[in-house]
Amino acid sequence: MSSASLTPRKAPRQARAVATVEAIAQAATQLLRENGLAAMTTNAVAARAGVSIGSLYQYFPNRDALMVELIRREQRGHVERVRAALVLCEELDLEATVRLLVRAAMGHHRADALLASAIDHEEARLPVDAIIAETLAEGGALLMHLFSRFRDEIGPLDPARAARTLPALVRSVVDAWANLAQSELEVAEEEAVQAVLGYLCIYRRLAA
Amino acid sequence: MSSASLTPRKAPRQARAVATVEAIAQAATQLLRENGLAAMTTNAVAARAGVSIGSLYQYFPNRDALMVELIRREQRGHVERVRAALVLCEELDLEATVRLLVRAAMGHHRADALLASAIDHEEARLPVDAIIAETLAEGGALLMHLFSRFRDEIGPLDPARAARTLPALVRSVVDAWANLAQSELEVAEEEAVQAVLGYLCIYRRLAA
Amino acid sequence: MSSASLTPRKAPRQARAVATVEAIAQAATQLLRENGLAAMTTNAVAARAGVSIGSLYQYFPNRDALMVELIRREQRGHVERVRAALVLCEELDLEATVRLLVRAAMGHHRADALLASAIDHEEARLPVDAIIAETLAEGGALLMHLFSRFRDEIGPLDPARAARTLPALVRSVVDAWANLAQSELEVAEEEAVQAVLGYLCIYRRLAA
Amino acid sequence: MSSASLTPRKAPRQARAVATVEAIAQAATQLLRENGLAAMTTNAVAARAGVSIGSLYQYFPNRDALMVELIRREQRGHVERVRAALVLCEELDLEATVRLLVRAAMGHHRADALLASAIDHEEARLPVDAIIAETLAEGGALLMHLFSRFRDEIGPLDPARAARTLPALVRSVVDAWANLAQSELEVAEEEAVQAVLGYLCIYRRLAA
DNA sequence: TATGAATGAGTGTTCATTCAT
DNA sequence: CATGAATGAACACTCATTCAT
Repeated sequence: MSSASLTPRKAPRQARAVATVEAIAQAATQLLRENGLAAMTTNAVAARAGVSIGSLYQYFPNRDALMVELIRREQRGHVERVRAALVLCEELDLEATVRLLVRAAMGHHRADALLASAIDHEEARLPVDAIIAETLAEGGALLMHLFSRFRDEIGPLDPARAARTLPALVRSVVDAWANLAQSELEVAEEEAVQAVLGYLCIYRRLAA
Repeated sequence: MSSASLTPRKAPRQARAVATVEAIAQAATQLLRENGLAAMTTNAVAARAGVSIGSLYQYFPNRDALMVELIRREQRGHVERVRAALVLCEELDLEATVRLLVRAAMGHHRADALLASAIDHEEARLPVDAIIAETLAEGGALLMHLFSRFRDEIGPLDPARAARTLPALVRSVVDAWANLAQSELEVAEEEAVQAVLGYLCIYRRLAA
Repeated sequence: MSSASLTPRKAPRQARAVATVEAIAQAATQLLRENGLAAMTTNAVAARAGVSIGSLYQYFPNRDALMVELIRREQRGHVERVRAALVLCEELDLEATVRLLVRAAMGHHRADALLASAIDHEEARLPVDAIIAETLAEGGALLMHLFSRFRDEIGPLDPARAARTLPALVRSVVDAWANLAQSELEVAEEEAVQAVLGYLCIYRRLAA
Repeated sequence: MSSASLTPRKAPRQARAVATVEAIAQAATQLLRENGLAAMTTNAVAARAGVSIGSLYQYFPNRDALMVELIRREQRGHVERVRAALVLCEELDLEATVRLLVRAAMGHHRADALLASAIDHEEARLPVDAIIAETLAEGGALLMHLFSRFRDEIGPLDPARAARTLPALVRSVVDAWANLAQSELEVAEEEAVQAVLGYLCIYRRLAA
């Protein structure tokens, strides 16, 4: 439909340029979080970032290209957060590990419902399959490593499938229980953990 | 923020007025499905519905009010679809029942990723808590009735929790596998069924 | 410019029709008083009057025709108010008479700044010269009668001129001191009386 | 009611920006003068000014803000015109001075009835008390200086009152006689001069 | 006659994008 | 390279007016 490129117009070479791109991405994320898609106008982003609108267009050929960059960063953030969590739980058992991963996801999504659903909608609209595929590949690798530790407890799983299903599962449960009072967050965590453990079929093996 | 009402401006009294409101809602849904939030402009909706823009504003005081009506219809649709499916599977066992419910959800969501995420984002932005609460209550009642049939096979569940968690769970898995080739739809169905059955702890009882 | 007639579409013959026209004029005046020109939409007038928009257009061919009717009523009201006041002050001396007339004008204009300026602006825009000429003629006759009572105290005046100048003079002073606290209304009255008496040259004769 | 700011959105920094703002204000005044409030649409203003509608909104956050700017200019214009006239009549006697001031006001108002009543109506609707107060203060100072020259001829006056009453008085008389044929303009001038001199009580002193 | 659903040109306003400086 | 003034298509929404019922 639109023939305009969605890739950044040029890679920032100088340090100052890197900082500019960083400021733009940060500003866009803030605006998205605070007031949703409608608030992320290119002029507002430039103003919040402290750069001129002209500069923004130096680095991003159009609004969608900026959006794609945000999606890229969000995806990378997901992977890194999981990678970090996995380091922390190398000694833990399966349930504790799952609980820790769920808690990490919750900490990120709670009160960010607007940002999350905004990015979701733009993911559905923009051609970002390649970016998501990359995330899935990296996530799959991480999960494969994790599953190998618990291969005796969980059912027979296809890591490629699980890498796609599990994050969605966690996110949806967290979202569904999102804007709750602090006192009920434990319920959300419990539900998510139960869903994940259930999906992992830990009881099926026991039953066999 | 905005003090404008989000309730319909007036109820259609004459028959042709009912048809007008219906056409508007249909047109809005179509546009959302085809090109996302940005395509659902009030003028485009009126044009697609074959009515004048003035007529749209006779019944909806603003764009958000129309959006709220779409959310209301979507929620009601979810409930009715589940209610219908439950009638069809009164004789089936648990796994078959779950599979049928999942299939119903898939039929609706496949290729509707844009519509779904659009409505999601607007739900996060608009004050529709009351509408969602009503859906949860009705859905909870339906599930409670369903669970009673399988009380010997599933783990101990809080129906109020399950009414919130289960639909989110199905939807997210379906969404995550949404824009796939026909050949892989079976995978999506398999994943969703496994997630639901896992959440329902059917294997835990076997293990006991 | 616009060739549409500004005269009422038809004289109301039945009693019910008279009541309808009356209700419409009342409603329009209320809306003008409350929120100015922008609030006097034909639909709002019909709703406030409790008649359908179709009925409004039965009696007034367009919005300007309604506006002209309001101007006509306002002008007639001015004349009648002066006529009534003159009856009350047949025994009073000049200054007391002027004060009474000023007070009548003030009672009418205070807190009606929006209505007054709205009608003013429409008078400037619409072809209502004939209506205003009629008012001036009637007002001139009244003043001539009044002046004859005080012919020994006031300077040589052309009643035709005075009929145009004096009302404007009173109104402007009242307007200029309009939205004042109750405590300062006396000041406004004093200023208006002084202006009128000054214009009437009562001191010139004394000086002669 | 409306919380939107009525102050200019940003001060023009570059020279061409100053020209843009000036062109917008000029165009708005022209349209008001020619066809009244209804003609002063933002799009018409931009077109007449020869700038894009976007440029108008760079400098004025909304239509009312532009209107406020026009009121500000009108008020400032009144003051400056009086100030200029006062310089010209430093040698003249009281009646000649008044006549000159009245003539200045007439030159401005004649054939501008639409502009004047439009601004009047908007002054009644918009929160411009501060602007008007400033005008009154400056005008009062000018009058005080003028009165001191004629303190022996005029009655005892409160300059603060006179600063409010006198301009209103002149304006209303001029307005009342506004759309007259050239031949009758002398009448209007005569009436206004008589009203002002009368208000100033010049004959009262003679009578004492 | 009275009704009110329907109309659509026209309003105020926004915002992605360009380009002269 | 950076700036920010300028652009104008497109948006949400209004309202005088018509006309089938």
